[in-house]
Amino acid sequence: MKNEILSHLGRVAATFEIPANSLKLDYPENPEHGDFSSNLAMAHAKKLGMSPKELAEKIIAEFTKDIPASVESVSIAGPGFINFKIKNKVFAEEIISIVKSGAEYGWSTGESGKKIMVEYTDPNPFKIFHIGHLMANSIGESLSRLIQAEGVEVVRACYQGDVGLHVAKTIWAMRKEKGEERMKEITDASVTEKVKWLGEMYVYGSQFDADKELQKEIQSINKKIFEKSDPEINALYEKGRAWSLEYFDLIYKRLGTKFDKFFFESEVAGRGTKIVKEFLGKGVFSESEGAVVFKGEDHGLHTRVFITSHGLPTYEAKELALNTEKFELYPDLSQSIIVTANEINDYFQVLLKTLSLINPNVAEKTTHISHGILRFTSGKMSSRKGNVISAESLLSDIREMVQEKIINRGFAPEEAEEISDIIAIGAIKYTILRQAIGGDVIFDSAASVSFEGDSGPYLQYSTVRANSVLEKAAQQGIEEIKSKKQDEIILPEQVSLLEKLITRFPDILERSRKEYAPQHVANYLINLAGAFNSYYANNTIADKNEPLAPYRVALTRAFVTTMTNGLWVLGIKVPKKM
RNA sequence: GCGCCCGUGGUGAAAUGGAUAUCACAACAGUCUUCGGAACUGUUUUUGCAGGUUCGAGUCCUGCCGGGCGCACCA
Repeated sequence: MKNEILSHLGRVAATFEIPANSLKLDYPENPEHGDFSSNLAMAHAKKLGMSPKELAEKIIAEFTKDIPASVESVSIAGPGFINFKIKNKVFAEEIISIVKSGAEYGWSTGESGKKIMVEYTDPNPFKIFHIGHLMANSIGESLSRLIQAEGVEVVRACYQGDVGLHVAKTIWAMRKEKGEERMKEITDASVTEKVKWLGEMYVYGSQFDADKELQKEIQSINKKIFEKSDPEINALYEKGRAWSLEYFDLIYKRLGTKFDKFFFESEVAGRGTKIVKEFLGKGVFSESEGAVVFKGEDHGLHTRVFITSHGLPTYEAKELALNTEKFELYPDLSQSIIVTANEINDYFQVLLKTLSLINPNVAEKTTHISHGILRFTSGKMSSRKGNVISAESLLSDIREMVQEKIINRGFAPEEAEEISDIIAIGAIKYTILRQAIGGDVIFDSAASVSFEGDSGPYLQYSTVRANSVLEKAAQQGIEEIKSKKQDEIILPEQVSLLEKLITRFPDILERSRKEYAPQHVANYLINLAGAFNSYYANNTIADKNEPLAPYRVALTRAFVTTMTNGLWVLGIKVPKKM
């Protein structure tokens, strides 16, 4: 219906010499203003030498000469808005067709054939998988799904720092914390324990930055790791790396991410060094105090080191190779998106600048999206201020709270486990995705436990309840509308906000995708759930004596489909019961 | 010091240059022996300051105030 109005309005606009491609329809916030509104009269009045109202009246006169079938009325309001009201019947029919089209509702094929890579999460072996990684994962996964919803093939990539100073520090500490005995113990422990120990070793090895002698030692270990020249170090390295990767796999599975491609720093380090050296000769880089640097000041940026005075490549150099390789491995990528924390924004600008000088094609297709950090206001997480909080500890804290909440619901222990995991992850992901990417997220554990209103569990609950209503309807033998012919279905005279919101879903997805903004979906789902709960409170759905029951059941079905698909975009599952 | 980002009810957030700034929490007042109350219906309280651009500014521009991040061998 939106497109129908838009194209008709386009023809009308053309008679006033207004280009049709500048037109758009908005959803008015106040429902009294109709179902769609256009600001074109206000935007073009001046050029045409008319007042906005005058132009609006002329447009409406022209528009109503041959009014589209779905439009009930067109009116002028406020400073010159043109408001369109759609016939109730059109919304009701749309609901029926959503139910008939089934589970794909909202998905588009508009961009099919394209391929886009999204790199996100990027944890480092030997270091803790912390809540920052959790945040990057939630955001990257949601962006990936938004892109998939437009028919694009997504290559999910994860880039893991398996070499570099942090590894050297950890290995130095592993040898100090001597070893053999401890290694033996830890080898028999669970992978979670192993990784925890690695994390502790990293922290231990990181506290001596001021000690020049020790730093030399660590640098030499760093060099040996790169060269693979010391068997003892190699053995420790291989073990630690394998433990970390095994652990990360567990977390990805739990969070619902399946990566298609893992990149490792160790694989791109050599190539990165080569690239920098090559372009040092070509004047992109210069030498300074024994290091190879890029003088960013010439481009309004700052100077960064690409190869250290020890001859080792920094993150910057490795990234040059990484981004080049992405397009070699997947030559048909139309875009490469990288999700990272915003603390490296300035750094990334330097990187993209150098990339544009080295490989403009790749640079042009590379998009950097950054997010803020998770902060805690209250509850027990705040007492750990100053320490890095692991994703696992946050997850298990929230899960515990959920479990307390559902303890009296009579679930079998295994069932309770599964349900509380789904809810806990839903609560966390929703908190991250409900606001614009880029800003810090204030995680209020108390609020997330209350599970009211603006929360993931509220969305899950609304869906579960609607599902349960559908079950009840089936028991009563209320016929599912799918099999019915169009003219056998009794439609309501009036439709509610629920119908109107459901039909907006594809539009919301499109906007979210365009703006890389999952929060539009999150916000929309909250409104949608509210509309359903309100409808539910005012209408009996599963009542076999009610002539409208088949329609109401269909509406509930459409709600569940929209909700489930919307939550999927956020990476949130819907439990069967909760 | 320089650069980038951000200041929206008591709290946490939303808003494509559009209409009376939206939502949730909190507070207060109600509904209801329900199709699963983790619900529904109300009330109260907001765009840091000063200019500017625009028919129209939370949104764009300038200055100020306040906060975060980054500025050479970590990632």
